[in-house]
Amino acid sequence: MTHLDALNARQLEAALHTEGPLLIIAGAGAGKTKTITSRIIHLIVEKGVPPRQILAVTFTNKAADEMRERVRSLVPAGRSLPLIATFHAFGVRVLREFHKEAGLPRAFSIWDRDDSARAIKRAQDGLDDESMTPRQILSAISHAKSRSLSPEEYEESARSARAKSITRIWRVYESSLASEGALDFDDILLRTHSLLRAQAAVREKLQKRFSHITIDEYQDTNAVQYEIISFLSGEKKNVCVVGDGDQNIYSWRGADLEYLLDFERAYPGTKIVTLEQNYRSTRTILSAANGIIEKNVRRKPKNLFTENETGEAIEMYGARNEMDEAWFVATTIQTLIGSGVRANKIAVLYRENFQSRVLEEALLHFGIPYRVLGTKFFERKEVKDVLSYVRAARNPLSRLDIARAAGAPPRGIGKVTLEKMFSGAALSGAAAKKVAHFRESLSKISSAIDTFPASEAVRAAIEISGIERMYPQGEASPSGEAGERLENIRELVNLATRYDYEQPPQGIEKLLEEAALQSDQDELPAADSQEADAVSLMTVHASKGLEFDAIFVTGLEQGLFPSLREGAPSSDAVRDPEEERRLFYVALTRARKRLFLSYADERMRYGTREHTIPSEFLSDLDPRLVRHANPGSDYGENIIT
DNA sequence: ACACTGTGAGTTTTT
DNA sequence: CTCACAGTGT
Repeated sequence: MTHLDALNARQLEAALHTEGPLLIIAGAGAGKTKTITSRIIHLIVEKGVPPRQILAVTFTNKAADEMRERVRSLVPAGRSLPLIATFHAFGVRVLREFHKEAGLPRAFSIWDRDDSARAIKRAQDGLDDESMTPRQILSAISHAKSRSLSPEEYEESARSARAKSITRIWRVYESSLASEGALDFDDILLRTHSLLRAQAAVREKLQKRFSHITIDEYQDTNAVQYEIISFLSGEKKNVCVVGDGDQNIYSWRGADLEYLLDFERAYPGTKIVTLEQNYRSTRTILSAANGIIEKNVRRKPKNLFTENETGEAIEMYGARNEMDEAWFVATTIQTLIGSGVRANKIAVLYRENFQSRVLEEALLHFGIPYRVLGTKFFERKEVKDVLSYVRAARNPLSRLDIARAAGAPPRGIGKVTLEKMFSGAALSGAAAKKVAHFRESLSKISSAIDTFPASEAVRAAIEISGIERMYPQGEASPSGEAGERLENIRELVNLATRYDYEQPPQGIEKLLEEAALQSDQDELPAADSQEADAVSLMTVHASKGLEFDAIFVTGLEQGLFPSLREGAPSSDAVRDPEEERRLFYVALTRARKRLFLSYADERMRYGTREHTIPSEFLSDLDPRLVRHANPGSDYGENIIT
């Protein structure tokens, strides 16, 4: 029973409840992941549940990776492993397996936000409406889809002129998806949902396959996901959900807290376990966090406590500008490292990605190793270019990929020729020749995919496409932008080797799936020992579920954090005014021992200096917990103008 | 067909 | 400031 030894009474109670619905309300740092992994191990080891019958669903890849790692280390050698995946990855697997029943092509493509935005723009082209950006339209559509609305239902429910034109574009967008054999992120869930609803045979098969289901971060569940779970759980209702209402920070993505609050109603006989002891943070940090979240009205009161020591005061630094702030962060980190704190136990958090830039400059200046999470490897142009060849070869319906591939590198196939190509119109002699050559390239790549291991196939795509010609190397060694792009292309081959063990087409399938669904790069590049011990920079959203000894929360200014985005009349999503506060709460509760908060009086934005006002959150902190870093002494010297 | 060049526009947060 | 894009010139 070693896997249960380390649990407290409540955690144990949760881990031992193995049959019937279970709701675990787990405060920040209360050992949520530990509890559910122990429970999974318990199911396997003590209850004799075959690992393959266990499904654990998470919302982010990071969470899935972490849970998989923990489970792997505890499952007795030789046993298979449970299926641990994000909702989207799970959906893709189901849809690939049952593509026929789902009415999808074997090798359907997945469009990321960028692909979708392009398609929206194309859809918008013929229509008059220029008042909305593709992004705005896309987010309206996405929000509607996450509520499981059809275009008709959406138009009916919104009834505005704006909704009307969105619907019109939406219909065109849907027909592009269909004709290109593609799904967007929302479709992955929607199609899984409708497959389960419409096909009893598939539904029953999956219910049988997965006897026990666990959902992590349940507070982030949206309508479609909720229904997928209830289809999967069937009669047995062996569903274990874990969540914390105070950490719901994805309502803009359609996540609805109601599903957490209503779980016991939806699943009668639910056992509820509340985990309130925090093992992560010092008393000081936890008091501050509790004080912040208590200001929210719409929440279930929770009494999160800790037996940890009081620890150090929270340090606050009011900077003159964003460079001064970055300097403060860098010098403080240097001091921390000097006093023995490992760099990889330190994280710098911010509300918006653009803030990382100055921070990077300062860290670089001090020679502090760092890594930025959220640099999306698979969204880089050169990587997408290579993959567009692979995807076009796999899915010949994909105009988007074909168009992209045709232009990288330029080969004399432009807009007009592409149109003719797609419509089957006659081509002039010269154009016909170019097109024939291009088609031949794709079919060579296609057969490489079918015969060689994944990395060989990718290498073939790179060679046949001649994509490297776009980034000519100077006399000097790989440096500058072209060199970096070539390195990324090489890195892609490297990544593909991880799937070389698969039978030929499947390795590529998996690579494409990863490319479509894996957004952060966090685990991708082989972390050599140097890189491994680095300070992490990331958005607060990206930090959810992680913990560090020392946390810096930067840019605490009105309009930035909390973000200003007043219930924009043009937006469909109803904004929850308490969400920013929850986000701040998430930021604070990442810290184990030290917490540093900072703001700048002036910040560069849109290329101009702007005066700012300290965040309202700061005045909500109990002053007894805070110590102000003296602007006159250590850091005041470092102001750059 | 495409490279170049000014213009204008825009930044949440993630699968 | 930076980036995508429309429009111009080759």
